[in-house]
Amino acid sequence: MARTDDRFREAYNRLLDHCAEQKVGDHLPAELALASYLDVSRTIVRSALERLRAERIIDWSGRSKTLLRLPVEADRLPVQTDQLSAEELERQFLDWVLRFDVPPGTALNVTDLSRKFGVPAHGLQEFLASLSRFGLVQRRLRGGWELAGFTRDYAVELSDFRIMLELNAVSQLVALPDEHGIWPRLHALEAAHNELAADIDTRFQDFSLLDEQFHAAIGSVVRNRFAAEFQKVITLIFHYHYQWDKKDERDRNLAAIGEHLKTIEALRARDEARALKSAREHLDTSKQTLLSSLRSHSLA
Amino acid sequence: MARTDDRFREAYNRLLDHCAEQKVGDHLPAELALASYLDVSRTIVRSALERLRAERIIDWSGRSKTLLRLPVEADRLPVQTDQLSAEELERQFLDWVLRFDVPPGTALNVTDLSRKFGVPAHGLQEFLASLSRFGLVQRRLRGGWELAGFTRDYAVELSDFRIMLELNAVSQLVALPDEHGIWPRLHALEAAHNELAADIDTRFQDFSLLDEQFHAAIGSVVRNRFAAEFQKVITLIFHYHYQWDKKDERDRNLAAIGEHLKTIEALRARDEARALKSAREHLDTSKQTLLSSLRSHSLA
DNA sequence: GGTATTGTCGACAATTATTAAAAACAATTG
DNA sequence: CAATTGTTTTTAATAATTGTCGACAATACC
Repeated sequence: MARTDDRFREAYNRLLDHCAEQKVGDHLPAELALASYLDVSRTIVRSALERLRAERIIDWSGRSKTLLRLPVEADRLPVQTDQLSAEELERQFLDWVLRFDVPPGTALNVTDLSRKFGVPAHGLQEFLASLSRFGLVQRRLRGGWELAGFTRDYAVELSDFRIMLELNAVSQLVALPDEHGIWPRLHALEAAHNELAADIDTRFQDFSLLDEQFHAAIGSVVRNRFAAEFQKVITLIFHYHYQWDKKDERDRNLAAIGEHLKTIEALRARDEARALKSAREHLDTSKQTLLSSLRSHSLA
Repeated sequence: MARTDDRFREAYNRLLDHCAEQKVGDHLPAELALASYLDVSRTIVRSALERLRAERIIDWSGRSKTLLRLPVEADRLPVQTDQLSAEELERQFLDWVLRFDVPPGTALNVTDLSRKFGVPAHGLQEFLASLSRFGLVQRRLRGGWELAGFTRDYAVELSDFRIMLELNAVSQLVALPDEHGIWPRLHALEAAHNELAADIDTRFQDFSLLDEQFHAAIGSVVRNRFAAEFQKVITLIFHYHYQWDKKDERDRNLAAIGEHLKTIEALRARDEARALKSAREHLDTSKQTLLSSLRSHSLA
């Protein structure tokens, strides 16, 4: 079979459901009406009717479609639709790359990966092509793909880009009006940071999540599809590396909390210069953490 | 045939060339040696040898490969390799979209486009997938692609992103040492701008190219793959729209030259604040031009 | 016997072919 | 003549095929 007939199967089953609500001898609506009801093309409706006739559930000739018997459970067609969405695939792929420390230059096997992630090879190809815009993967000279990141250069450039994006967000944030939803959100974040700081010895590992929320909040004020697209990838990468580098984790996180709080304070005071300075310091620290995390994984 | 055998054909021809330099009765090197010489796998070498034998150019049995006759021109296999590169495809695609004013929401026909651009449908699919990261195209609900940009929103966000990228570049530029190659480049640009300004009445249409060079020069100081990737697309889009909007073209260009010159002057004076201010003014103008160009094409 | 070379096979990716689905158009019925 | 059905064309998703590569086993030569 060339392409899956899931669409047909689902429509057929729903058509059975419709039949089940009728009485024997009743007539079914016109093809076009059924098509619109099932949200499907007439071609599928006709295939389904054909099948209903073959199963002797209806009598069909010309415009008359008469119900001969009520459908039973056994009439239903099996249908499996546990397909991964594009978003889910992206998360899983990065998860795989980062968690298993796939080294730069590794050849990516489309057939193998499509099995691993349970998506058609086609979809994976497409996904890799889209990732190539981020320089994460690239085509090999004679066909196939290879993992390009995360080299040291990549990490540096990614961090720099992140810094630029986020400082831009900070600048926009301080100019927002009092009614904007960001202010209560920052207030809540401030409280959460203070709570975590008080419990730092036992809960220092919760910081990773808080860090994500903090940066997401700042990024959220920028309504820009390009920035948003990048932020998704950046967030994932930093998130993983943060969790890796276990050295001095408690102290690092405590220091980062302090930097966050300073930034939040400056933001709430609408002090752009101070907010930028504070944010830049934090982002620079973050960049260094990413780099040292790479060194310790000897990927650099 | 499933995939092209261009690789075989080219190798075969080069093998003929090699044979032409030998004498009848000479022996050819081992398969592996030939493979390395032709930069090709042994499989191809063996296919080529097979063909040489079929053409009675060599006698081949086991390890002995004896030249029976010198090859002639007619022995060569025809090979066509006028394939579009990925870069070329990108340029052509954007060219098509922008030049023919393809409206947002248009369904993109992969079969049709692959014919139009002379690339295998596969390659086009991949290209569209990569463009989807820029939000220029998106998948349709039930398969296929559609053109998403250039709506007004898209243009606004693209412009904003461009402004961010370029102001960042300006900040980095003023911090560069005297020995950096950017300074003579700026000097040359300044001269070119002055020349054009003097001749504005006759040469005002040359400004589009100069504008491109100006922004490319500023962008070139940022060594960042992400920024570079975006700049490519941004440059193309702005370039086209600039050429479209014919209203007040001379005056607009003259004004832009003035803005460029002010920016160059500030840059060369290492005055970051002034350079940023001047650059921002110019970029804002540019944004407005793009928007009004959209309006006049009634795509907004 | 050891090394260079060749024969064979499996894996993968690029391309073609096939199929499901949609949409357009023509024919027909009430 | 308007609603409905029959037919054909077009398109995208998937399967199948083929070219290419690399690895390993077998063989020939020293």
